[in-house]
Amino acid sequence: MSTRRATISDVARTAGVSPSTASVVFSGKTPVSDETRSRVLAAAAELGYTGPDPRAASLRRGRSGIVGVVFEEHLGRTFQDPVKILMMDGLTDGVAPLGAGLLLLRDRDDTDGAPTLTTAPLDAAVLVGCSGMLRESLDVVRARGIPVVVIEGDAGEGIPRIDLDNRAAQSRAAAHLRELGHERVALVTLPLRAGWAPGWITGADDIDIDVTRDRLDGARDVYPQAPAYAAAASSIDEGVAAGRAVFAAAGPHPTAVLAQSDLLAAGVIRAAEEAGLRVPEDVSVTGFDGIVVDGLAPYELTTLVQPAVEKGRAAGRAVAAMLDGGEPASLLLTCAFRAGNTTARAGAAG
Amino acid sequence: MSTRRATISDVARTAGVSPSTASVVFSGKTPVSDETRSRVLAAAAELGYTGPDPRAASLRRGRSGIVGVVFEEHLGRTFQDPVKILMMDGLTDGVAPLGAGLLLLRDRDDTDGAPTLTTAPLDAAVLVGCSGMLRESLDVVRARGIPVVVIEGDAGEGIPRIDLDNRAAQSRAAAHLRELGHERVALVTLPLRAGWAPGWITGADDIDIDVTRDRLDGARDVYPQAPAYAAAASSIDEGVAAGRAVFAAAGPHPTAVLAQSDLLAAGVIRAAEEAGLRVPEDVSVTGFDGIVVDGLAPYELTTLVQPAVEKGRAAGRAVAAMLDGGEPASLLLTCAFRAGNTTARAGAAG
DNA sequence: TTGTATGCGTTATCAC
DNA sequence: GTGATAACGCATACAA
Repeated sequence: MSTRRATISDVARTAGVSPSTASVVFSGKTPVSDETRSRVLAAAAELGYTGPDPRAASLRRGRSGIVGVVFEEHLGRTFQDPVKILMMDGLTDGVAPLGAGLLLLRDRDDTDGAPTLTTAPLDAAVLVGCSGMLRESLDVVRARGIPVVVIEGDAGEGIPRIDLDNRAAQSRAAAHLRELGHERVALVTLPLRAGWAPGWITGADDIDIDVTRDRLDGARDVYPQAPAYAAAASSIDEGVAAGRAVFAAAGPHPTAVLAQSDLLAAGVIRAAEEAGLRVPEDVSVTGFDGIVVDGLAPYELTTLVQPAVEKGRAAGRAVAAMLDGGEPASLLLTCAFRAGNTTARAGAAG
Repeated sequence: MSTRRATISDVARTAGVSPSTASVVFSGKTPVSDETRSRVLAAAAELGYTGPDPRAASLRRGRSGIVGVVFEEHLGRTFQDPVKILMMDGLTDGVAPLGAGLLLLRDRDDTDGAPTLTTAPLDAAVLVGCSGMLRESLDVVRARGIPVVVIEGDAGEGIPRIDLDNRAAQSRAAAHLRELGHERVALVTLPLRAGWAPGWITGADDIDIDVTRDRLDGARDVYPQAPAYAAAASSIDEGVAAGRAVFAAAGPHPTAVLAQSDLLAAGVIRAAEEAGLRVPEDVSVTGFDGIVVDGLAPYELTTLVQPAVEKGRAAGRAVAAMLDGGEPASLLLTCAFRAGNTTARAGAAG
């Protein structure tokens, strides 16, 4: 009916108070007498006023309560990664103290009208990884004084990062295998770059993806000569494919396989069983991430547990700090080694 | 250094034009002479002005470009559901034409500062499922004139819904089994309610979750007497647990199991193998959803393929229509039966 | 405790 | 093609 939505001024007028008083009733920032409050509330009810318009409030306050999360990939792919999901969980918690929520943003601008880093009313932005395409928008955002944090990526000078000790962690798993006496070890890695077709890594391959490179380096710190097969993605199916390649390779089968993710490790275990090898008696397998792999029971992976949730929380805290005018502080999180039942002494087979 | 961020008025002044002209240069809504444009752009560059402030723009336009997506559960759980992920993908596409992005919102208000349906600057809201807790916020949102759409839930009168023909679809799968000659059939269902502990369903159980009830009804349309075991969640591990219960039950084992999700079906298949039964020779298994189950190869589930992405797209379209002043229109999407290699004629065992 | 005044930064509308 | 004007709806500093 009404030609126009009621505003706080309307409410104030109806209640016979000033707009600022009415405002205060809703924000609670200043004491108000009970009588005034109830008059205002009554007026609000009468007019169908449901509280301050968030758009106007955000202009006035200079805060929208929205933190953008930018992913490199398609959303569907992103959320197929259990680690990213955990990270999002942590991020949700991490920005809650700010009174903020997460706005999903895609890196690629292609979709016509889709909101971007530059057009959305963001208080801050969190980049997950950081591909090249982003750089220009990033400059705009920073120029505007919006805090930016990068999780596992490099967004350039002055942008705080949340990183993982991938190399050291993977190296620890490798050392564990060496202590168990393993010498013939194979590696199963994540993709070397976007669009990677699975296959053995040769010395000549460039590795575009940091995580892959760092974890590979960590394994090579202990086993410099270990052959490495790079999967097309982090999934059980790809792990099976990689495992088949590994166990089908010429010569005696490896006694241990270091996989760069738990999902890949799960696939490698399947492939081992398929090849008639028992885990861990005939072949030890390690993963990376420390997630719960659905359907893997009764195996419990020996793996590196990464603080996935904490990555998100840390990013949230970093953002909060910057919003408070604090200094950007990068953070290196560490993974914890966890022994499961998928590794055993070399030659342990009965 | 500057005490204050440059505004479009500053740019206009520096360029020697009016604010409205400068505005038009950035919005492109009105033709501007090349000379004026470049003067404005130069001024902007000089002042470090990076474009209109989205907060102010959204106040003026009355649109924020943000659509809230409200989940009943914790984010982590939500995104463990492959169907929801696909739906989110579709929703992202669906709202893109609006120039909108998705803001993740949780149903439960508990977290102190977290933004809510009522405090976030939303153009529209999409509810995924709809628990009771939501109702009050919902009234506020609707009172404000913000379009709301519900995906697979009932949010009350006048709120358009996007639904699935769960009962009919499940009934089709059951009919398929009947055609194959199966008589001893067991059902494995989704939880009956939040916090459900797995177990056999007795006649006395109330079923709070619509999907569970509808799919159960569909199965019972064909097999009224089939025993049903309700799992605690939709996962392979829970499917294994359910399958064990089913195959351990007294009497001859069922020759077919209808599971209410693909993940559960995958678990049931594992449990069958564990029990020494071959799929599909000794026991047929059907799923529901039509997702790709990682690690299930070489099995291809006989299942009902639900239009998960389309659910999201449809919701996006509905929102767009309402924003254009159109009428809310509910939609019933249908699932497609897909035969895989996990069902066979009863008694087909060699 | 309440009211007054002002501005947050933009853009729609209309006249020129 | 350009400019003047007027909101958009609110929250804060400050005065009363």
